Amino acid sequence: MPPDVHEPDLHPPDLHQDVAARLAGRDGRYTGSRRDLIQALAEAGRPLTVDEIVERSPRQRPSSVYRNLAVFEAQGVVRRLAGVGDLARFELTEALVGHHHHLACQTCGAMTDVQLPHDLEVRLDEVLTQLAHSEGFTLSSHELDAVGVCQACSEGEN
Amino acid sequence: MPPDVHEPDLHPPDLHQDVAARLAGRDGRYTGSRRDLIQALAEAGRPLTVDEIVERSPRQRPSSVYRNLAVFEAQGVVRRLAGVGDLARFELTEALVGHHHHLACQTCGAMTDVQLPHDLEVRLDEVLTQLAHSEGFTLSSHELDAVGVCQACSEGEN
DNA sequence: ATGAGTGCAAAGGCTTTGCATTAGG
DNA sequence: CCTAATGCAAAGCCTTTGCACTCAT
Repeated sequence: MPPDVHEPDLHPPDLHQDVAARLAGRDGRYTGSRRDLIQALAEAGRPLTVDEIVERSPRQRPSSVYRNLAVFEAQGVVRRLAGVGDLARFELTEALVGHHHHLACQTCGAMTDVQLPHDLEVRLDEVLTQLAHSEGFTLSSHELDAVGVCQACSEGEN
Repeated sequence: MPPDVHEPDLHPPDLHQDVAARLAGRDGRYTGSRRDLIQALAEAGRPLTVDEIVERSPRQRPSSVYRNLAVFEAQGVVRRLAGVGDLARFELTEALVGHHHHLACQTCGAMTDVQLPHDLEVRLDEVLTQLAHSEGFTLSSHELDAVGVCQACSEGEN
């Protein structure tokens, strides 16, 4: 049986325990604000901008959100991605929510998480590993985003 | 010889003619500065930041580079991508240089263009089209970046 | 000559940082 | 109690924009 890495548990209780544990290592406090932040990212199930996080976790100001995101990023809990638009988006790392990709709307910037069939994922990794090797790179991961127009935008003709 | 879709001509002369033609349509002038900009992107063979463009095309200031990039983007000559780091990177569109992906160094931010085997590309499109459809999206393209550590960074242990 | 293109400087917008205050453990 | 965490406001930085000048056609 192959050492399949995917599908970690992400049920809220376990998630918060996991995050708290990663923070505890280096004198980090899992405050209510930070818990709200993680909860927001977990519930969204897609990358969020700082503004979207603030909406969902109103007790912390943007500056604190940025600081907390930086802390989480350093602990491998949160990942920052550049996204299709111009604002930074953040999501829980694959260590917490598993490997996945994104479907992004080129019109409104909305994103959704999606999963690829396992065999395609494997093939991709094989090919990319080889390609990277031939360029002198050591592959560590890959990012695949499907870009298109979401239903709302194609209907509303925004 | 297989009807391989990729590999459009991008030999400097043809490239500039192509770009000039696209600009000419809507009263755009292919000035020396603009030519330098396109030349820089073509020679790099990878996405460049605005600073990198200015280094390679010193006769235009950043503000002009941004303006020209915006013009080229509107004409489908240049594409802006969010990149792995935090600064915007720009590259010639696939209409000019063909479909390709990137290999990015997570340490220094360097990027290189890479090509996937045709069959994998086809399979990817099939799967993504279907996935997008099931989410109400109309797929228009996909972006795949391999992330790793380049030779220089793994040796220098930056 | 006539309007596009460019430089310069100021404005914008997201993100980061300094400092004093609050609060978690 | 003691240090981390937070709010607020100021600073930073990349990017955009206004305006006058220059240049291509």
